[in-house]
Amino acid sequence: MRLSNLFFTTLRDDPAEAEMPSHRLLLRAGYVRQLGSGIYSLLPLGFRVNKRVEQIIREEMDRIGCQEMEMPVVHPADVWRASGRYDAIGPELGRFKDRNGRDMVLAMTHEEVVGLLLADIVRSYRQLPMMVYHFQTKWRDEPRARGGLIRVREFVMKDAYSIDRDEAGLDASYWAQHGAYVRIFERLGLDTIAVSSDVGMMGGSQAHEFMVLNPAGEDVLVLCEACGYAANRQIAIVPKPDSVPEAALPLEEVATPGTTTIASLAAFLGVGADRTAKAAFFMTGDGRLVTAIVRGDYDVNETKLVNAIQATGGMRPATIEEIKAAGMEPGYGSPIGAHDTLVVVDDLVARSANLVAGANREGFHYRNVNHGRDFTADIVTDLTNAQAGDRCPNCGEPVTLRNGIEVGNIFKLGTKYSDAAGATYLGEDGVAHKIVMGSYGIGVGRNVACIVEAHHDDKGIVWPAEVAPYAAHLVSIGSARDPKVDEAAERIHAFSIASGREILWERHRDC
RNA sequence: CGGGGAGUAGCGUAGCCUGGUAACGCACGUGCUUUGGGAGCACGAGAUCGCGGGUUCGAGUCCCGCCUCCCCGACCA
Repeated sequence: MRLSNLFFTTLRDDPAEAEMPSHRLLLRAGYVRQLGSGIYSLLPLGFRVNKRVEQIIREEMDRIGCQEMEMPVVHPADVWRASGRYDAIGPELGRFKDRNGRDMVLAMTHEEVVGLLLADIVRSYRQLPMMVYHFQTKWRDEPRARGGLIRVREFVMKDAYSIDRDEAGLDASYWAQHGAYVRIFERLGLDTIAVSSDVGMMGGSQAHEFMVLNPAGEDVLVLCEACGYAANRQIAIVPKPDSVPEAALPLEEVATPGTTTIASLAAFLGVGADRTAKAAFFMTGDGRLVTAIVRGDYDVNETKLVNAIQATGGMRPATIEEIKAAGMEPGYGSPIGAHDTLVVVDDLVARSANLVAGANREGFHYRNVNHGRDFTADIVTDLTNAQAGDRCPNCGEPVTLRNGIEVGNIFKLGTKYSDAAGATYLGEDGVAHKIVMGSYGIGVGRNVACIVEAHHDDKGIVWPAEVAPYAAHLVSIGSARDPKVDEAAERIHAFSIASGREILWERHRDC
């Protein structure tokens, strides 16, 4: 390719909207251009890198016997209704009507379609196991796009699906994908950590996320250097301190003006935050007000909360009006005297005596609040976020917290989608069995961005050779004085094309 | 959706407070010169100042409404 013909331009200055190195550099070097929030065009350079990343993924998928195919971007809504996700997923699912008024969906992923294909194609245990994958554009109307290519609304994803007879087969497929992922990220030049993760909207029994450590990462990872324990904080369960046994003291109301935060409350009363109970309020998509109680020195882990209450349609912070309607006072709130709310209490609070909690009256708290006596929980469970220095659940050493970007994930789905599609196979025993599925995703563009994050210096991007858009940058100078320069450059250029690994030729004609 | 910030030429910005029909750097075009390390000089093209409305003789500047984008949070495979 001649540089003079390349469809791109470079920018001398950093675009004002770009903050992360990958965003800045991909814009400045002419790899991508933004069309809207979270929507990008890949210019030829960016597209070439994308294709090389795809090719690496393709080779490793093919290596484990995963078969490439392609599924549609637009699905009839009924397909998603059948699995329950049409209603379970909030506004991030793109919905529209076709010309005949039929509800349609812009696919976020393809479990439903695979399920339907299985119902059509799989008859006998003799066909299993199988794995399929495709590269396809996904639309996810994220609440907020950010970080250039890191979190976008439209993106190409490699999603693979394993199709097995049973759990044992799924386990084998799962670890085959795991191995492929390790090879893929190694070839991409990405240092990844596989962490145990929440199954989220996918449903299922086990999942890992492949994470790249990055300060701008949206996930918090709980890591143990001593034993290698690694989990997403969303699901990490770490031991909490033992509560000191003490006799319950009489409930006592105390004036605490202007103490709407735990820090100010603890300072005002001269007690540690660990002697307080914190209330957080949420409204579920199915209209339930949830009051979550954790000790004051911990934060509510919303993933654990959502899972504990089995919220459908998501969960959002409750409004002040909603909290008051249940008889509670924001800033001074507690379940004491509350009504019409689901109370979920962290296990540490449940076994801690004589805490300070809100009196549901502005400017007042209670001392000596005790679970079971002063309020009751609908659910008691682990509700807190792991904190730096907490003990590793595996070996007891202190854990560290790091931010990470999810570059890939693997899920054991189970039978949810095959059930929804009515997909079964006949076993050796001659009776119908459920098909067991797994799903495995890698965001191509996000990986490109992460490669830049990991491979750049103060002068620009330094691509790992395997993903570089061109094998080399040839600069020919002096052709005005000696035509042999052009001849030699032409020859090298032509050879690069013939060899299948093209170079970028920059011809300085004026010297 | 909550908090913060920003929309002026392709990119980065100034001008806005103290209304008088747009400026600077880079990039771009032409010419000349130069050239063993991302050239210099000269000339030049390029902007309905995010959109709509209002105030005013006059609005990039003041007022109202809206849209878009970025950052933090919420949220998120």
